[in-house]
Amino acid sequence: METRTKPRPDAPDQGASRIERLCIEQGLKMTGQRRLIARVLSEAEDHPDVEDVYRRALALDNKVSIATVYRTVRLLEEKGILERRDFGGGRARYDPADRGQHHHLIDVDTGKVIEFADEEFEALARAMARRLGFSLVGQRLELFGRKIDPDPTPSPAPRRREARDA
Amino acid sequence: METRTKPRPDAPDQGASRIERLCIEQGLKMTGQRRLIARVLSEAEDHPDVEDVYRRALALDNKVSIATVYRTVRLLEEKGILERRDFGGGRARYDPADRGQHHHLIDVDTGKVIEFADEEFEALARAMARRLGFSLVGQRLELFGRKIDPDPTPSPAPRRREARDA
DNA sequence: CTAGATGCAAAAACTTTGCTCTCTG
DNA sequence: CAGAGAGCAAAGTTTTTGCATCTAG
Repeated sequence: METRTKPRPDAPDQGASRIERLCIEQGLKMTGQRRLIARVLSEAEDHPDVEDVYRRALALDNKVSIATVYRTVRLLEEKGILERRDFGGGRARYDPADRGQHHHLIDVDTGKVIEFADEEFEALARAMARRLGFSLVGQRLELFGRKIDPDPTPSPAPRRREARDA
Repeated sequence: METRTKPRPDAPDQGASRIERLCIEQGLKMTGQRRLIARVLSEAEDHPDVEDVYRRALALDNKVSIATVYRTVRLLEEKGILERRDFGGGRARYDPADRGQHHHLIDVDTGKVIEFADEEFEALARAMARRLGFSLVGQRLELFGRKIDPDPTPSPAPRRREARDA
């Protein structure tokens, strides 16, 4: 198992962003707003919710409405460019699908999310599905853990509503 | 791996339901409404959302408000009696925790949810967490699959919002 | 040019809460 | 009997939508 190498951020705003290229491949009409949202998503190294995407987009260029962000992430999800996640907290989070198959370990004390991949798990998942009579078309694995602590510090009070991203 | 043996439904409405007993163990004040909700949850073999619980409770006894259902499932979740799940669809689903550790395979064509357990996976999950420097305190595994079909029938149109429980 | 995109504000969907009255322990 | 719980309706959040107006291809 190796922790994932994150895709290096795109070269500073020249040319199409990583996600924009995927949109074009899918034959999507590229408006200014879509390009903007694509760029925000390409540069994100966390798992932003719609609000996050909206705020970051506005920070780059004040020309997008929240409704468009909702419509766009939904479209990108349908095209397989984004994956919707739910780490609790009531909002959907989004994760670019081109980062490759990976899973999440959520630190229950801090809410931090760590991504990782594991070939042994991939194989096991396929095997489990097959044993139930299915072929695997997708999967979702989240581990919740507590740091094995070399330096025991009083842990902060637990949140009521699960993880908040790093 | 064995598909889980579901807990047999409680003997027809005599005495405390399975979930009610857990509530009592936790020292919860047992009102008529809580008993009713506990019974609905004890008898459920699927993963009802709040609406489902509410409707089923009303069907048994017309004496509960939706607000109480929300408050109760939240309470039971905090007490560790229920687990909140999200299979997509925008609503939280609930799963009695006393069924033991298990996972879900969602049939992407029908939305049916199959539960299963797998010891090999449990071990692997612990190992993955340890390798990242964490001790495992919880986990969530969902597989999405398509039936390996001995009789190819045109599949129904896919839903927009993921799984609907069986 | 025209199908599809956007903005805005209204509405829908889901969940929580304030307050008063009720009931369990 | 006191403190916790229930009901109801109002308010909060998050997400979707109708419609008039733009715009990429």
